[in-house]
Parts: sequence; C-alpha cells; structure tokens
Amino acid sequence: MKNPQELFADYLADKNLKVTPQRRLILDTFLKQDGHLSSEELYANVKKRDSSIGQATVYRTLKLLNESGLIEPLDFADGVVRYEWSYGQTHHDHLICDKCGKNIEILDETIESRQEQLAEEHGFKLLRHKMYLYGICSDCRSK
Amino acid sequence: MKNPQELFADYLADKNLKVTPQRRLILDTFLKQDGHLSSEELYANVKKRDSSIGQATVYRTLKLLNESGLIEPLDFADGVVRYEWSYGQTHHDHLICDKCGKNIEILDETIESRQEQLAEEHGFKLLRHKMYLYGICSDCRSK
DNA sequence: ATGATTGCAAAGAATTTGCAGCTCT
DNA sequence: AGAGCTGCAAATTCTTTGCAATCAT
Repeated sequence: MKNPQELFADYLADKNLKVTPQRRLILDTFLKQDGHLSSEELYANVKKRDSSIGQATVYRTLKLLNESGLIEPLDFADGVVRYEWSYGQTHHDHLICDKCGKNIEILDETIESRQEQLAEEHGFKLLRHKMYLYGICSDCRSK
Repeated sequence: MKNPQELFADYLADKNLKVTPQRRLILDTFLKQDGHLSSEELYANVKKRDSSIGQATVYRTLKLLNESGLIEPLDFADGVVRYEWSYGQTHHDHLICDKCGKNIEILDETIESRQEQLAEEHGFKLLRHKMYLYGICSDCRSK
C-alpha cells in the first residue's frame, strides 16, 4: 500500500515531472491539516514551515494534485474553494452548517444507487456527482 | 398570481429599493433567455437591447435577484457561474453532460426524502441542498 | 546536461466599489 | 426633495503566467 507521497511521486514520474522539496512540503502540510483546506489556508501553513515558498507554487501544486486525482475541490457555498484528500477514500458527500461552517461527511447507499439509476434513465453514463446538504446544526440551533 | 416583474418589484419595495428601467430590462432579458445564463451572457444580451447599460448594473441586479430568491446560482463545473429562475419552480437538480454541456433538470422523491432524513440523523435542520450529476449523454457516447 | 521548477512580479479574469450626476417615489 | 441608481473607471480578489535563476534526474 503506497502512501500519499509515493502516489504523488508516481504521478509526477508518469508525467515526466519532478519531485521537489516544495511539492513534498506542500503535500505534507496539506495532509497534516487534513480536513478541508483552501489554497489560502494551505499557503499560510506552508509558509510557517518554509517562508521562502511562493503562493504560485502552492497553486501549481494544488493543480497537480487535483489532476492526479489525489485531492478534490469542494464547494461549501461560502465563496471559497477548498480541497480534500480523495484518493483511496470511499466516496462521500457533505452536510454543512450555514451558521458555523461545520461540515460532516455523509454517505447514503439509497441515494447513491438512485443517482446511478436516474442518470441511466436519461441515457447518461454517470461519471461523478456532487451533493451538498446545507442546514443548521444542532449546536447552532440550541443557542 | 404575480408575474416575475411584479415579484421583483415587491422585493425591491420591501427593501426600499427602486424599480428602474435597467432592472426591468435585465430581468426581462434574463427571462427571455431562460435556460441557464452566466452574468457574461446576460450582459451581452442586455447590451443588445440597451447598449448604455453597464456591466456593473448587471452584476448588481443579479445579486438582488439572487437575494430575493427569484433566481439561483448553478455550478455546472465548467468554471462559469450560471443562474436559473427559481421562484415558483418545483425544486430540481441537474444532470450535466461533461462533453457537450447539455443539462437536464431532474427530480427524485426517493433522494429528496433521504436527504431530509440524513440531515436529521445528524441533528441538522435541512435548509437546502445542491446535487449535480455529471456524465456523458447518449448523443455524445454514440459519436 | 537539460528540461522542469521556483519565486517574484506582472498579468488576467471575474466581480465589487467609489463617485458625481441622474432618476424614481 | 432626497434616498437610491447608474455608468464609468479604479480597485479587489483569486488565480495564472512570463522570466531568469536554480534544481532534479
């Protein structure tokens, strides 16, 4: 079983691209934070570890990670693009609190299979989907 | 039953905002095109009818229409924000062809009720949701 | 060696805002 | 009259790109 750095290295090698300290550090920082990071947040964290790294390199690395399928962009409807590690993860969707921003990963087999079926009924071959549920969490409602 | 212009006028009046020829024209243009318009496309169409209208006014009006709940932003995953008329429409989701961009409005009761239930199971009061299914349509596959 | 990568600054793209004059109510 | 609007241009925000120096293989 390969670890994330190895997976990324494989992807880079396959594209004749190079493993660099910056790329390693950015990926490592991303993984340490986990959760759902924006480019901005990631850049801030990366700079704490190596202040010489430029913003553009973070953008470029996120792009590579995304193309490689290792991470995926998320849309929490607050105008910020966030990413999450996706490789090897079971697919899931997100339940987001409009008030505090808390987000919970969810998965429902009933929905997943109906999606597949729905697409088929319309002659589509389903490739992927996005589902976001927005509401107010119990904490925020009890305040 | 009020028409869109009346609904918009009501919203504006309620906020002590004004009905202006520009706002009327922008909404009218939006409705004539229907479908799923980006700000860019809408602006282009608006300019055909009144070239003196500025881009900023289109942005400002779309913002108002969105706040009023009359229209809603869509994410077809092609990097462009589009809007659709939403007031009085039954809720629906979208099935989008990654190849040709075709999009079909879909609705599935099974999914809708499971979403409600899922949110509840996590202590959330569900306010809204977004679901997009991406795939390849039959036309594009048979080419 | 040599093609890829980096940081920087400049460039872009999309959207927002300040302002002076004009318009709706 | 007077708060709200408008078009314009300048300003923001987020992201990408050109470039000369540097690095990975």
